[in-house]
Amino acid sequence: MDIQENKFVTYDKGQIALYKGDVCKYGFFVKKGCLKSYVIDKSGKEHILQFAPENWFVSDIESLLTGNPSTTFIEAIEQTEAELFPRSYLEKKDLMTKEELLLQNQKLIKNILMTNRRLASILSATGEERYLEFLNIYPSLAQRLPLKLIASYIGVTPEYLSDIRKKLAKK
Amino acid sequence: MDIQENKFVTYDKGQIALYKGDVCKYGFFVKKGCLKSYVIDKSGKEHILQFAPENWFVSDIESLLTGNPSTTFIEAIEQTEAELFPRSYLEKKDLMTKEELLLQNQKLIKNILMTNRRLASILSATGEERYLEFLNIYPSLAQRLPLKLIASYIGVTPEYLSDIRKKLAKK
DNA sequence: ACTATTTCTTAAGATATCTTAATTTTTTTG
DNA sequence: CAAAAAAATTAAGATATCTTAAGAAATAGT
Repeated sequence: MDIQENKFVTYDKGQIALYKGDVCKYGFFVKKGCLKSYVIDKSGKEHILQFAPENWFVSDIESLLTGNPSTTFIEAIEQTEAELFPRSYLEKKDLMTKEELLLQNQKLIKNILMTNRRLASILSATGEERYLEFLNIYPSLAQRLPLKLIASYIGVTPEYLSDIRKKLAKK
Repeated sequence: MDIQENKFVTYDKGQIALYKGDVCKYGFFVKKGCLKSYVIDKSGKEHILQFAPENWFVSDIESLLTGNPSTTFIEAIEQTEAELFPRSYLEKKDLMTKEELLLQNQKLIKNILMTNRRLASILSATGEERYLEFLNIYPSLAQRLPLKLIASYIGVTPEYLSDIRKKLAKK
């Protein structure tokens, strides 16, 4: 039985679902298309924290749960359809069954695993190694996304990723 | 009411509580002292994922929950006393009350926030900026820990952090 | 199909950060 | 307290990665 009905929204490619500074009112569960969450640094460069293709969840969790202004942007990379989970949904845990809570628990743990793996990678691997890891872990995303976005995700400039590709091609 | 009794263990400075490759049988809740979790890269260099001073929890969560060999080491930075939470404790969620589950969820969310913040920082900030952030976020750890470990945590070499400090001192 | 826009590639020079190695300072230990 | 071990500093040269800029290729819009 559903706790409550959630809204569905469609975003055009390039449309921004959450602006930095706004309070994040929803978690976004992607049904179709792909969202990205990112920060913009002092010099105006974009750094992608997460891709959310089909069946992935993305949000500015801190903002969503605390009501603080969000520190990230969320934007549609492609035409995207998403289900919106409002804060009230996530807050009303008394309305959640234990099973739902456990499920949420599992998802949080998976999130932690992935982020930790990525942190370890970015601390200890070179750009080339991180690119190869990305190809391994997200083969379908690697084909679907433009180089520019992959570069931002693995933490190198597009020009440098282009170099990396050239080097790899020679091998 | 306690679900079960957990063991307490004392580690000497430098003693390893979890070896990479072993299955992680416990979560470590630090009562006194400080643990660190870290990975070792191909060239033998250590990269610190987390510090766990008093009242912090550290583990190789993936290994703990799945039984896979752990990818990280956990080691005592100082003489440390820790409470061991065995896998069985964390698995028996059916024995947990809803409140305990909620609390665990909150902790997981906090963990995600911190890791995400760190990821954003390492993707977008220079070594110097990350050092200043560290001083801001963990002023007491900054005094307590040797430069070497802080360098590893923020992702620079000790020599370079030494340079950074010198530059900052001049300002 | 054509033009405009975005993305990708290439290359050269610049910079942050690393490596190595030697020296000094601090901490630990017998 | 002295000796040994560990940590921190310094400096010079090396390297990964970035910046800028321009041209080529691909994609999207009319």
